[in-house]
Amino acid sequence: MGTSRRAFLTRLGRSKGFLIEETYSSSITHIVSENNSGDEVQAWLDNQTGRDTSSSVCLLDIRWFTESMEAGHPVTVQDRHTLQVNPKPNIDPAAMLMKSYACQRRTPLKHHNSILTDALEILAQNAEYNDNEGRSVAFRRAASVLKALPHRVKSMEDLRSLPCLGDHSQRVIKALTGIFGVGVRTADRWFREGLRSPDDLIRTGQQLNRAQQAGVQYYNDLQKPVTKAEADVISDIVEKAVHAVLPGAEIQLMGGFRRGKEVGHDVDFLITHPEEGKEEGLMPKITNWLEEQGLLLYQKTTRNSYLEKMDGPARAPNNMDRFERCFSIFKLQASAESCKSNSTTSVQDISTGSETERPRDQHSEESDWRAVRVDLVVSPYSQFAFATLGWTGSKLFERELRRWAGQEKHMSLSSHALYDSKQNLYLRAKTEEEIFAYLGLEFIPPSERNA
DNA sequence: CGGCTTTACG
DNA sequence: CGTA
DNA sequence: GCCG
Repeated sequence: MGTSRRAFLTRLGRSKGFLIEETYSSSITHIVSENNSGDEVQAWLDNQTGRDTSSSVCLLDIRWFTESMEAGHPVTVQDRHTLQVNPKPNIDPAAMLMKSYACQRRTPLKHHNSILTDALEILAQNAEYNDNEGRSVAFRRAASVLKALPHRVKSMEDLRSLPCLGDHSQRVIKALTGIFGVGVRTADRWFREGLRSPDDLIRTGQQLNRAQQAGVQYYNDLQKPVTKAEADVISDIVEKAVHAVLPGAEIQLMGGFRRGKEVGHDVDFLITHPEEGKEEGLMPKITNWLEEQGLLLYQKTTRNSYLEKMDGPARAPNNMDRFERCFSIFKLQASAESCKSNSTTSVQDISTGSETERPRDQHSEESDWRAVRVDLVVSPYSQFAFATLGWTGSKLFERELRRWAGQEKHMSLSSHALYDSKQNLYLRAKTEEEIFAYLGLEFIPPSERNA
């Protein structure tokens, strides 16, 4: 800043008891600048110190100074006060101790920042894929630093002075997209809202919706594969629940497990009743039962009054309606069969709410349960075949089925119905085989749909 | 060079 | 927009 | 990135 401006601010500061020097020395703790980038100030500092700048000096914006003047004392340094410097910024006692080389520090297997390290390692893999070993190793170093932290990262301060954490833009995006309830758009938006580093992203953790909170809260568990054994345990539970509220109902295990997979990321169930209409309103009864048993950690039930279009694909003959779903997170007890490796910590988190909450659900090492994503779908009997076909997957198989239907057969397939655009009518089916037949396709059993 | 599955809910 |  |  200009000489006179500096002189004025220096006088002001000293009058309030601040110790202000004109030149740099080792006793300096804060450096304030106006209209300079962090890099510029860092470069200047490098010159003053002859390159060695592992010093713990705060590089601050004039805003910190003015706020301190107003307060009459040095205010706590916050994010908005600090100047961003690429490799090695400012304070943070804990992080200040972080050594640059992984071989200089201890790195446990289980740590407190899986959300961030997972994201970074995905980027590392990406870079590796693109034949960029240099970029890849940089990401891995950054992830490793976070693994070595004694606490979860929960604020700007936590990351600012860590080594190896430079350019985070894309990491922020990827870091968030792995969370249940957070898609690319939200991650991207958070990024554009001024997020330059993962710590910023955590600051935004403030406005998580219910799904996102659950996604963060159970992040570790939800990242773990679900085994077939666990799916079978859940099957028994769901069956018990359904039969308790509606005897005669039928339950099918869907998704990857129906295709023969040994692990999955969630468990899907399709529920119906041979007597059309009996299934109406079934979902709330099921979830109520489950909740009474304390088996649900999260749930969002949606009713689907499936209205076929009058024009587009023309309206159907009768009212084939009611299609209920529930996106849930089960609390699965680690019974003898399903507990293989000891369940690990599952509450991970970036500070979800404002600083108000803390442990919330101290689901730590000793936990005897894990969280599992479970989808329940109730289908009217008349749509059961379509729902079965639709919920068996794989995702690509479904897309290909529908692409075939549209392009080769001029039909529209969904998990509710098959519409023939030429004859202008909905085709009824009781079995998957019939649907394949309508489509002019050889029947392919679930175990062969792993496209 | 356009299209790339589907479609409603909250 | 995010869920399947 | 591939197909029509």
